Amino acid sequence: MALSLHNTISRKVEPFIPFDPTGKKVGMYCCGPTVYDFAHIGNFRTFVFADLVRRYLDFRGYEVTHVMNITDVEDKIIQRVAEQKTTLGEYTARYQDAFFEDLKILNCVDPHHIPKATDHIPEMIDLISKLMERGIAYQAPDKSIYFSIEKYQGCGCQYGRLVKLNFEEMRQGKRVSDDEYEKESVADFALWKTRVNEDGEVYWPSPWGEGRPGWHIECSAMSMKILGTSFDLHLGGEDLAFPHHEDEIAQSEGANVQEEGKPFVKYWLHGAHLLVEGKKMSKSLGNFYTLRDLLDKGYNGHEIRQLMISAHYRETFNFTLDGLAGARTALNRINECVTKLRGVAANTQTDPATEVITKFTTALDDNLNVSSAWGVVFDWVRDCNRKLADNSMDAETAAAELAAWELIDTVLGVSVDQEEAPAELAELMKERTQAREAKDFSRADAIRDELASKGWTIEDTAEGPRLKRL
RNA sequence: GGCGGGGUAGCCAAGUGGUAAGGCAGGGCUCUGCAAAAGCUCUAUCGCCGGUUCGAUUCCGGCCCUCGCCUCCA
Repeated sequence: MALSLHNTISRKVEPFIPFDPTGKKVGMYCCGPTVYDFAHIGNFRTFVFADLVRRYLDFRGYEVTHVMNITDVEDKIIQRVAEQKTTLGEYTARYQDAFFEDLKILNCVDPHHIPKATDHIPEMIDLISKLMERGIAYQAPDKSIYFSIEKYQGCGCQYGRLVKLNFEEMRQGKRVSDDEYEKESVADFALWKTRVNEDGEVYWPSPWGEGRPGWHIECSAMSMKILGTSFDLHLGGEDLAFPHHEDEIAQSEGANVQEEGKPFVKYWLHGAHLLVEGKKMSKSLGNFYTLRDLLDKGYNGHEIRQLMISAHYRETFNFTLDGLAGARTALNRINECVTKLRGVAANTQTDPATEVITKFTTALDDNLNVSSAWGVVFDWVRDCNRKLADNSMDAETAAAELAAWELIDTVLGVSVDQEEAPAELAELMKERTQAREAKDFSRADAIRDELASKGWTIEDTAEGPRLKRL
């Protein structure tokens, strides 16, 4: 068995075979955030999905180079910088910092490279120059540089591979007549936007005059700089397939920098969007959540992460607060089981149990069938609990199962170590034990209440009482 | 209109040509001073109509509903 992934470009699930002849090295690029505001949980679904891919590739033994960009120059940002009379760097830093804090809370592994658009203006100019040289890009009367779809197609390239488009229909659209673009053709997109008054101090020099990059060019320039002109995986939200990714392909392949016969990107993966309580997130519906909103409701990052990766990435996922409560319970169940396994395993060290790992791997190899993988995990939890309940779990087995879980959790990233209770609470617990031995149950219950008020509870187990976070 | 996802128990969600994983919620039981945890157990004619087949939720055709994209968008 080997890993298969759905490739948007072929619309099929294909065996994953990296460019690297040894099949080890994998280049992966994920379109990161545009830092014009706080990211919402819908954005994070995509980033958690990318993190799952990254972690699974690591788990499968690939040597992954994971790149996630930061788009820190773009229309909305420029507009807000002007409104708030701040600088670009100051404005974007705030949202960028918040974004990485949130990623950490969601237990996402850091990408190896996090390039920023504003740090790669020369690379973009270089790429645009190549397109100009080939005659695929042109300067419009307004001085902006546009990508010519027609010229691109004239070079034998195909435009519209990720999404089937009907240009005839599009031409008849209302939007066309309303637009004041100076482009030669509506489908053309901006590579370099010439400086206008509203841009304020946000501009860079270029061979075509002062201005700033168009929206798509940064991803082409940065991904190829770091991963090479052809790389294995490119991911993003489904809405990015068109026009963003389509245009990335056009720019990158239009520059003709790839080796003969090699595409810009081999596998395109797109994550579906999130609905909240069955509806598209919107502020007026009151179902618009940032990660902070959910943390304020008392949920933690692991719970939110679990819910986000409980369903397949290619399907629209309905995010609900009920679901989040369910994720908490489900996760607690796993953590309970793991804690018990730790207790039985004590310090025994051994290799991971193979059965659960094999099943888990089989599930995820099939285009990241994470629902099925969770099924494997919960079946495993029940099996372990059964053995723990009837005392047929010896230290060796427990250690093996534990090691297996730890390996699985390098992919899922949801496990939390049980919190150690403060000493004074442990004292209270001892007092309760004494009260119970003296059959002073009212005192015992009073201590239980006192602990509960501090957020802890006592569980009487076969090995004696233990303190647990409520 | 074009293109692409979906419709499986109260909710979320896998899956298969031979009557359907898992999670949450709910009911019953065991265990427990109480509780928790855990275990056992109960809860689905798989959107509708045809067709193919010994047999379809799974394949084919049609229909209905729903969501997304069609140059702001994860």
